[in-house]
Amino acid sequence: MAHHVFQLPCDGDGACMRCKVTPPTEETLTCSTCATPWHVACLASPPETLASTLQWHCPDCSGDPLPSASVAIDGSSSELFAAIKAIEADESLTEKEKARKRQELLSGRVEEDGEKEKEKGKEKEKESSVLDVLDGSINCSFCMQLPDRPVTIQPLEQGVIGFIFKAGKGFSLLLMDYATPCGHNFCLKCFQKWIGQGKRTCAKCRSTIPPKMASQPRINSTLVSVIRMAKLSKSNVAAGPLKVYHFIHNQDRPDKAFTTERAQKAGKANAASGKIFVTVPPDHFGPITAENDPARNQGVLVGECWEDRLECRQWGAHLPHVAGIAGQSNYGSQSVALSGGYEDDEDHGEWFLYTGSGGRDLSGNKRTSKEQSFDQKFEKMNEALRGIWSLTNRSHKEKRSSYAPEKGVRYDGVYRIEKCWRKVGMQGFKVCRYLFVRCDNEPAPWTSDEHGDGPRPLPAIPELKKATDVFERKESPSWDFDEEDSRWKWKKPPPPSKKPVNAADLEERKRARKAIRKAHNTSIRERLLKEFSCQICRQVMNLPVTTPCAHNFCKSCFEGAFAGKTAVRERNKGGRTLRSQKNVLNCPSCPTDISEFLQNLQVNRELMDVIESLKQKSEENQEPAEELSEEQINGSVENADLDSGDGETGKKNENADPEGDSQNPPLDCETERSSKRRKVDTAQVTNDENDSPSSILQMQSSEGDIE
DNA sequence: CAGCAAGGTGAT
DNA sequence: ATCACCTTGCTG
Repeated sequence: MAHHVFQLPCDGDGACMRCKVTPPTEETLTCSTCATPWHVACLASPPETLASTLQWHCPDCSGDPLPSASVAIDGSSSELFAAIKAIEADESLTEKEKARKRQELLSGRVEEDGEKEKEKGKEKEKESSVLDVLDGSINCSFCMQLPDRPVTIQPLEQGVIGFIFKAGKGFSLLLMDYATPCGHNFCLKCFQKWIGQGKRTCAKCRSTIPPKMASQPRINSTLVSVIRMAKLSKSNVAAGPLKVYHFIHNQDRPDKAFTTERAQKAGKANAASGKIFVTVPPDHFGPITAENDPARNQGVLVGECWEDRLECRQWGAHLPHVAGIAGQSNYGSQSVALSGGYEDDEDHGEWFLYTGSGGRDLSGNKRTSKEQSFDQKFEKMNEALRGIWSLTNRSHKEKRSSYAPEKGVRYDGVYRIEKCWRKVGMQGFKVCRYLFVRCDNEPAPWTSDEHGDGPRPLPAIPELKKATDVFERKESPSWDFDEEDSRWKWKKPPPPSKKPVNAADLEERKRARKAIRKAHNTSIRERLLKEFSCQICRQVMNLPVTTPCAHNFCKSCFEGAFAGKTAVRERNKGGRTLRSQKNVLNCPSCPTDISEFLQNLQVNRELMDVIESLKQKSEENQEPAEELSEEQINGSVENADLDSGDGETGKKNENADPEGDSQNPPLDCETERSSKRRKVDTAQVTNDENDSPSSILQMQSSEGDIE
């Protein structure tokens, strides 16, 4: 702890901020959380094993000292440096090859030598041109890497300036400072570090950082998606299709949504909630899969957004439309919502500290009280959360967090509760506390990673020292990482539902399940290009524009979608308000209001470059189309038919066996099939990757986990 | 069936 | 930004 103060990373120029020298690449380690480079020689406790360099977390991210488990001293850090020196000394290697080997070593991907690898190296050089397009132009100004959880110092929108000028002259001078278009990018961590040192100017160009950005940086989802796309295209392995999360607009809301008279007058707050579109029971644990989604046949995907809690409810991600915790005290909790309502909360994205409910006097139908007036106890929902089924879907609408969506509610994936305890909260009363750690097979909406979570060490929680009533999971978790498959899955069946899906739903499900058997014999190249398809015309984007909510369209399609609409509506005729209102123009794919973005439409240069470079590559390099074999196609269809008997597509039945009575085989069969499929399947079938538990698992009896 | 609950709205 | 005034669904 004491030496924490003296631990510093390398600065923007690559110089160690502690010893001031600029270490060669091989003497630096890059944090796998914040992507900041650190000078190994200046680390108080460098990783000791090759394996631990794979998932190395810097002192800032891991909480220093490192968890004891990873600090087994066996002298292999010297082994690591010996290996690096050997690479340096190898005269048969070019500088580029050396760099690659060093990187492989540090990232843990050590490959065999030989011709094969040389070939690979050549390929990689070609592919890297795609990422090179991005390199430099959007790198973090501190660590010089592609930014992790990118934040961008953005120029003020013109509309905003206008508004404030109107509001008062006093602001105009202030605005001149902030209005400098800077646009430089940083990793969230790097940026926070900079701010933490009291800096308020851009590290690169010295523009003033707007105070709002300094205190509350928001992740730039546009960049997140550009980087992830570039990585996917670079890896040249279809790591699954780019997900298109199609927002179901309100016109699709069933009549039931606005039933009462007042609801029609005054809006949703007073409406009955609409139809639930998914066929999961209210006490369903775990992700919602394609088979529970007859309407869209894709399940609830990580990153999916809804306008509000009522709509989120309709997709089954979080059923209570006000409460933050869904669950039953004697059973467990299915989901939580983050919204910044409790000031003790702490959000770190992949893990967060959650506060229980209660402790407030809400009598008299108050909804505004944030005052705590008594202690929270492990009862009701707090007890539910403490329950044995510490697996939780996280929907997210947090005001204070950098990880929150710009607007609306977002599904962020599966989290596991690792510990809970009580402590005295900021308001002086006891609160229940929960440590949630992400464990989803899909990358979080804020990372540009191609892959989901791996198992990670628990973060250090200083407040645990003062905690009381600490509870930890005693048995092995039901939802856990399978090393063989490299993915999360149910190791033990989830709890059975008490409320089964009714028969009508089953019928509906069958009707809705029209086979989506499409020919899968598109070339990698074509599939990659499909990653970059416009969400309106479904063709490869021409002049791509990326909305602030990270959806992509051709410029012309996008403009076409708003043809004839203006940003200002004259007056609300039938409504009660007489104010002239701003016309809300929603993104075609989600509820975000993009009217300001529309007024200053910019082509996404980075994305366009990536597309161009891909197109060029595919022309140059007439690679033969890699096709699915008949066997593979037939195999999956056959299995589907066997499983459900209704001509199901393969994907929905990876681990499903809804009508069957076999107990375990679905899980075991699933892995081979899906991993094979993942390599060859791509964009056309957009709703892949439903690796989650199926209904059969819920129907199985589950003893053992219940206390 | 009472009593919560991390909501939503237009008005100030 | 904050407020008052509502709503609904769910748990116990």
